[in-house]
Amino acid sequence: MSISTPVNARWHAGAVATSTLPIAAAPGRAACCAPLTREPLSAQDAATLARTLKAIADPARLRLLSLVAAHEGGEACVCDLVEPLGLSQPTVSHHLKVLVDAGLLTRDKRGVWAYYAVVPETLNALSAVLATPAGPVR
Amino acid sequence: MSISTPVNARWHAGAVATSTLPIAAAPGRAACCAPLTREPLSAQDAATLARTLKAIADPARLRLLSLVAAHEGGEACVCDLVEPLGLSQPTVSHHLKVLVDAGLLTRDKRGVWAYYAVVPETLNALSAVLATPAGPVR
DNA sequence: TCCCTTCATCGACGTCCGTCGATGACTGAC
DNA sequence: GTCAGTCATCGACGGACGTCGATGAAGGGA
Repeated sequence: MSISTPVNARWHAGAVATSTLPIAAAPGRAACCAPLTREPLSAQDAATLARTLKAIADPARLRLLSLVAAHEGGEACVCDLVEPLGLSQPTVSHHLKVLVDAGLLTRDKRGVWAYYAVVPETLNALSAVLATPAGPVR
Repeated sequence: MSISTPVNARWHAGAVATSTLPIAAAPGRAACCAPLTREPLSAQDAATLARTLKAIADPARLRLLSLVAAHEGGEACVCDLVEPLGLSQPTVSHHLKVLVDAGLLTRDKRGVWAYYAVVPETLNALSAVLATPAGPVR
């Protein structure tokens, strides 16, 4: 282990997501709705939002997101993440899959390695839903 | 049931939280840390953040938050929430307790009724943590 | 061609979580 | 004092979730 080749072995190219696009489980938007403190959420919107929030409501996945984002080039492969997380490789792969399915990460397979990168749009959409528009009711 | 007196029986006063203050489980800050896409999260910060996020990562609790926020005066009692949610009263009470413990709601007991109101600071703190600061890596 | 490395999937296990009905504490009106 | 109403707590049940070791698919170098 600890062969951190991919960290240095990164080649020229820009990280263009090949296969998995930000689909966010429900085909379409990721965060779904209005500021949440503005008007009552429909049952369906609440379910959609909750599914995305559940994806980041986990210590391991939060650390994965921040590790990937802070990694050089804004992307990282599984082998870069297993050690700092302190979890087994299958578990890390599992969490990464959850994040990709939620549209929070993209997966780019290059050769033997799978590179993951954050999708800022999804995070920003979540952020926008949670923000309270100035004074909600006074 | 469906005696919606408290909706109309609301008296003058401003909603001053009496007992439960925004403590957010861990005494101190609610959201805990830097923008999350800025630098790797420590294991402890991740656990703290995840605990707060788990509180809102549930359809019922998301709807509770939006129902309370959108309710007249920015506050609502349990009896106002049971029917629109379609869950039993004990379940609603349970969810409200989770939200209060996470610092997302305040509880104000007035007479027989318990009034809940959102804590915008906690939501905004969460929003700030999730937001990606312009270009994360370039 | 063979072997090593990376990574995803599978099956299993234990724990946490959402939900309910029943019950009890508490308040206010008659 | 009694009764009606609001709400929190309790105990129980079923399903979802995080974690692991084992296994297999796929790429690249010698």
